[in-house]
Amino acid sequence: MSIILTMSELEKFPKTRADLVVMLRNAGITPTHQRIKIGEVLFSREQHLSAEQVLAAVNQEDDEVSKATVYNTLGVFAEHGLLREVIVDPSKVFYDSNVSKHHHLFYSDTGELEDIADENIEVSKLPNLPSDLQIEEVDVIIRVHRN
Amino acid sequence: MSIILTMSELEKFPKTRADLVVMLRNAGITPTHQRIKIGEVLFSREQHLSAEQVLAAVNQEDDEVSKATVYNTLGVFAEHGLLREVIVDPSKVFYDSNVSKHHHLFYSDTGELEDIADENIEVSKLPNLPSDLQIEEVDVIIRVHRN
DNA sequence: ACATAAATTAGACAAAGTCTATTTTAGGAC
DNA sequence: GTCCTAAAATAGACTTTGTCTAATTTATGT
Ligand SMILES: [Mn+2]
Ligand SMILES: [Mn+2]
Ligand SMILES: [Zn+2]
Ligand SMILES: [Zn+2]
Repeated sequence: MSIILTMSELEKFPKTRADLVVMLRNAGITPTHQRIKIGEVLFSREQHLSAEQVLAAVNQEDDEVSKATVYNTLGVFAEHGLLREVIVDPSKVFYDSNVSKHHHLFYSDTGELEDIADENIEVSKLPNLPSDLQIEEVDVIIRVHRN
Repeated sequence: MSIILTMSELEKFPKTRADLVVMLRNAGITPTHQRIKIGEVLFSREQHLSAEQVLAAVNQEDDEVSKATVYNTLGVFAEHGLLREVIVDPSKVFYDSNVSKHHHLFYSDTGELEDIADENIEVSKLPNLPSDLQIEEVDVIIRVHRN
């Protein structure tokens, strides 16, 4: 319940396992048991999870997915545009299930990460870049601490 | 020789060892042999170095500074405003000897990092943040790859 | 020169992530 | 359903980056 992000919750996250399978197939990803399990964790809502958190969540009941597979799968999901990697914490990568354009607020004291809706940030000037450069992303990160 | 940064090279980096000692004292840092050696490497010019690079540079001739001291010293320098930590690469922190306001261009394919002068980026709108939040930094990172 | 707090050190340790060799599975052909 | 094969998953060794601890050394005020 961020003060900053007032984004419509009309997302297109999969509602059923079948939806998720379709989502993976549409992205060109073979839907294995492990990938489905990981997808169920990640695509349940907009969130920022580390690989360790995904590993823990996925193996909560009993061991279902190995560490290597979690890392591989997060990489595959990111390559295919289902996840966004967020680099803000020096000690770990966050995987963001919100792949629409938005920015981030990072609490450096606690390590919390929040979304900032795209319309709440405007970058009105960018440098002229050599034409052989492709922009992948323009990240704005507001680093804050409480009081 | 960045295409983007056309910053006046009229910097205030220390020119002599004595200058550097003054610089450290002014920052409230006891100037030890190790800190001076590390400072000579870092404050020779505007650059982005990882801890490993600093460690290697400082021990090029013979072993002078331990790994623990390099990490400690980079932390101390950053705390006292002589260095800026730049988090853009998921595998390591960059220490930036340019502490004036500026932004970054990151080549995700090669891991290179370049400065973008402040006047070449304008963030014209920021979200309203709760008043108990202190902004430490607003980072703009343009992630690019070649062709 | 002495005292002492601050700084440095070696090396053990930890956390995050990668890699390899082997096994298992998805899914197309029949 | 069975067979086949490329793709995926796995255990666990390994690597990299960074932290911690307990012992030693140094900076600096008196
Ligand atoms: Mn790290
Ligand atoms: Mn890392
Ligand atoms: Zn996000
Ligand atoms: Zn910089």
